[in-house]
Amino acid sequence: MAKDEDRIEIDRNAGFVGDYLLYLLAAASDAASTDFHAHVREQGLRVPEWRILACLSDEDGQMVTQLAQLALMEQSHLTKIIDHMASKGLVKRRSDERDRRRVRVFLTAAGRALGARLVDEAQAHEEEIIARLRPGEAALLKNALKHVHALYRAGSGITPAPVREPVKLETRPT
Amino acid sequence: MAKDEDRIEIDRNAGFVGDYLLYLLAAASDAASTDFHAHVREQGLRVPEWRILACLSDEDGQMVTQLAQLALMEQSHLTKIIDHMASKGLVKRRSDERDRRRVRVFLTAAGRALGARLVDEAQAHEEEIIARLRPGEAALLKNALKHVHALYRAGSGITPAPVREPVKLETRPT
DNA sequence: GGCAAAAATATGCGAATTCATATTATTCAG
DNA sequence: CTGAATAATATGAATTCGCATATTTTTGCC
Repeated sequence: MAKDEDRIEIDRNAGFVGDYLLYLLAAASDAASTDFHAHVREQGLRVPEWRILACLSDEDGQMVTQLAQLALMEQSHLTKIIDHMASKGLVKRRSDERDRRRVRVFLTAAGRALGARLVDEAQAHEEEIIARLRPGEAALLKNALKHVHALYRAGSGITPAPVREPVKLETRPT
Repeated sequence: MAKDEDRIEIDRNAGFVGDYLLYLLAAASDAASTDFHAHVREQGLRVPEWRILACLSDEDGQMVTQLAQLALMEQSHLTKIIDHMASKGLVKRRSDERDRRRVRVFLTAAGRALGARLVDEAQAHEEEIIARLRPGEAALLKNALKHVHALYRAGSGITPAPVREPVKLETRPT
């Protein structure tokens, strides 16, 4: 398979990417989630559906927009996911009494049961991860992640690094 | 806008999700990246294209599969992104001399220039984030992220929490 | 050397996701 | 109380993405 000169050792600490915070966040998130996401799919759920189950298990009857922000997805996408989950009998919609523009999403009995089960499994899985870290490392990590998350919520008015002239590079229109 | 009873304060530390490691990773990654990703798109690049530019800036001439893994995306998807970047004159393909199954991707002059610029800007942006954290917090965070990433690379043979019977919930076929 | 198996990339198609906008309901100014 | 402005959700088209598989090249065994 791999011949000698192929072992181009990719030293992740050498270049820019391997020590770039945004890369490390994305890569760690991706790597740590892969296993459990596979498990979720084996249960017949898509990952976004699992996220919604989890959020509703925490607090039932949330609004669509609220849920979308919490579950890190777009509103219009969530609408479609709710359609799908409703057709599977996991959730049902009920429009808010006070403000009928709003749609509140509630777990069905089946949704609540599945959600509770998966939350349990997620916690067990989390324990396994934490067990592999150094003592106290998980707590530090979670704190720092909460800190970053809190700093960069929507609408902090923070702008990225100074922007020079946008560049037109398209050979053909995208 | 928001009436009184609407301020359903979502206490993220109350339920499961707000302290779940995989959620915190995804949420922090998402939140921290939003600004810079917007900047990237203003430059006429898609986020995956930026990731490839960054990876190639670190090490030019990487293989497609290598790059895909590094940039956290699927091989077939990367192939299409490379098509697009090539049509914009940012990269070019060259098949490996020793093994002509392999395609090595190289930056063009324009690609190298744009990559260098964006890497600079990314580093400046990273500094801004780090400046908002407590002293030393970023180093701890990066270390922990590297640790998690290292533990959960593809093929560690780790299985998620014990799996009970898969559940069929579809009302209609997906 | 020739052939089966494996590796690296590309391709086609279907599913997932986003974007712009329509629809419905509420608020608020006058 | 009427209409303009805003808010919440839904809808449809377009894009992006992922899975299965085809294609090309290399490897290894006989």
